[in-house]
Amino acid sequence: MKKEKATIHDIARKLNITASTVSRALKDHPRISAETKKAVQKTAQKLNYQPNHIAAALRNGKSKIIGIIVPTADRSFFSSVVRGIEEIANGSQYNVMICQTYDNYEKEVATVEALLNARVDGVIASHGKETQNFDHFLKVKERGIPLILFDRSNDELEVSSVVIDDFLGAYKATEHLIQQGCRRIAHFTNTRKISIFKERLRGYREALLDNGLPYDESLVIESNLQLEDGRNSAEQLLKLRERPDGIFSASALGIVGALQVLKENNIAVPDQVALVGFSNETYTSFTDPSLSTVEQHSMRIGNAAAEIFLEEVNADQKKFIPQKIVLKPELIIRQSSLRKK
Amino acid sequence: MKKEKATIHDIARKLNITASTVSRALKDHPRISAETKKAVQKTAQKLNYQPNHIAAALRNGKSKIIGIIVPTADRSFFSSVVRGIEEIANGSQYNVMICQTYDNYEKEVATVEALLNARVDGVIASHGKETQNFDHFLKVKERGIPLILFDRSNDELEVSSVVIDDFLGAYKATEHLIQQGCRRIAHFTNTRKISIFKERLRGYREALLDNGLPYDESLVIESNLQLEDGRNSAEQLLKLRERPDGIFSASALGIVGALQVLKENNIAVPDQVALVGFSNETYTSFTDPSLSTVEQHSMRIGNAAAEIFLEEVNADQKKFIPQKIVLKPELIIRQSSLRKK
DNA sequence: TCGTATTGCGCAATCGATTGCATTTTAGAA
DNA sequence: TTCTAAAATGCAATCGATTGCGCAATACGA
Repeated sequence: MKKEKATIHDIARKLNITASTVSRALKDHPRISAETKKAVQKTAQKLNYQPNHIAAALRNGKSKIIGIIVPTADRSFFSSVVRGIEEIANGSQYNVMICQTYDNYEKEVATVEALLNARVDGVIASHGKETQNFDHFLKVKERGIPLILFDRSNDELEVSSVVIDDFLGAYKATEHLIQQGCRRIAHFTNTRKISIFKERLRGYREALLDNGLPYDESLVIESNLQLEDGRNSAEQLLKLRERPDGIFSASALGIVGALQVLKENNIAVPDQVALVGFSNETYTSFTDPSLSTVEQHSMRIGNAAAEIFLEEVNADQKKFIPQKIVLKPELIIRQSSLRKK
Repeated sequence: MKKEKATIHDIARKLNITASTVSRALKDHPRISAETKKAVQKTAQKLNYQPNHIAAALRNGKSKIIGIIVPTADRSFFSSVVRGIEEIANGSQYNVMICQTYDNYEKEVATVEALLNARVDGVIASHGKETQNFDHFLKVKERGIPLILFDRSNDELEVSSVVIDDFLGAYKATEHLIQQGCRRIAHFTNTRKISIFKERLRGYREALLDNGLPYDESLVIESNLQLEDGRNSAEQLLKLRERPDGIFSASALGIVGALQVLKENNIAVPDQVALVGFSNETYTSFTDPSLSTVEQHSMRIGNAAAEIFLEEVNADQKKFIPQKIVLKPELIIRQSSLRKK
């Protein structure tokens, strides 16, 4: 019931000093005597004083909050990135505000607006699949606060970003399939307007060509890469006269769908068809056979993004040079692609 | 580069009126003439005015932000709850601030502190496994803002909560195993200090007794219920002279671990050992065989929690009566427990 | 035409913390 | 003991939006 909130003024009154002094004492200002500081701290405790960040934020123009925008937190990849951001941010007294857009463009725009109105000190985001127009992100830049994109980035926007080398990840995955003896490798991709998928497709293609295999458009299936899409794509592949002997999916769910369909059709994985997905989601190791996949080191992506934020928020008005950090992905080989020699 | 933020004062100056009028006009105050309102809105647009929520929050003592505390967002259960909360909250102009504690007590305490300092208007939380002491949550109550607990709740704290009927979920799961012919059913549980696990254990036990089966302590294995724990527990069960013919796990990961071990030992699931888990995580349907589990209707939990928040935040100082909403869980029967008759 | 409502808007304080610029106090130097 | 520099603290404005109260202008009824 006692909801009296103590302010620095209450502390000041108690000690017959002014709020200015209290404020400085609490921040360990050099011009305040040691005893005053002690006295202030003591009464602050006694009164159960809790700083009002809102007031400080208003005065300083800094909320000490980083806004994070992700399509959904319900995925190992994104939640690890968030965790990576938190690790760094918390060390610098920053808190994060996580917002999910559910891959909905309107929600994304509204979220940016909300974060801006909440006066976050910066935004770290991965945009949704629908996002074609980036004006809402431009607003962040216009506000003069750092904007860092990760995973799905956009080069038109001149902002820093942290991505993985999707090309390399796809290249490794495809090359691995080839090494396992696959000669007809299919690829599940999403719209080529999103750079990560474009890059993965490119990596797939290059790997094929570099290994003397043809690039066959009929083996590249475009979809939304969800579970059902993966199933449909797999079924489509089964109807081909010449069936593929390997599939590399640009998503994790997509390859799960494919695995299901293959098993339902009594097609041996990996012996008849070997599978590799993308993104090391929890469930990829729970299937039978477990799924080979490309690990994106999501925690590190988060770390890097937060570090860039800290740099930019401090450098502030300096000549701002957007940087792009590209992390190397790693191929995790599990049963779905490992053929016994 | 243009980071001039327009305020209501800028609008006022432009129109030769005062900020008061602008403020009222923007809020559609009845005492402001229609033309003034139009003029204000027009110039607000022209100046690209964005309300400063921080200033309003300071003045009103309301931030329009709900703090959400979850152990981790990286689980279907929690992220669905969050989504459920957002659904309701956004409809009432509230934003959410999601914080993860990673089941770490210190982090949880710090998080509550941070949310309080950020002046959230309420907190919706599910505490971590380590949490024994609830003083940090008491602080929320003392601040006079709504606190709603979900899933893992605590009865000592006199706050509203939204939970599922864990007893019933466990009872149904166990009964189902019995109906499938299981006569020796093991149970994976966590520390009995956490009510959800206590209740699930109770449901398991009652179902056994109600069906004339003995309750055997040696079949109840306590662990942290993660993947490895499930594996260890299963191995422990295999060493018994009389092996169980069914396992009901109080977690989703635990049963995955058990499934892995059983398969590695060539024990047929569900025919030799039938399995049921708890919580409808994505991966439970990806295993082979797919796992039966207890669906918690997490989205609805979130809805309910947010609704309670709205009620309480509006009722405010009224006689506050904590309410407890108990939702019915649902048993999802998949291959891991469905024996062909 | 006068008096009372009603409408429309301005004044100024407020929310709590911060900070540049005094002002006062203390310490040390001359 | 007096003067000055340094140390410690106070004053007051500020951040931007909100709101109770008050005042002026217009409307309306008698």
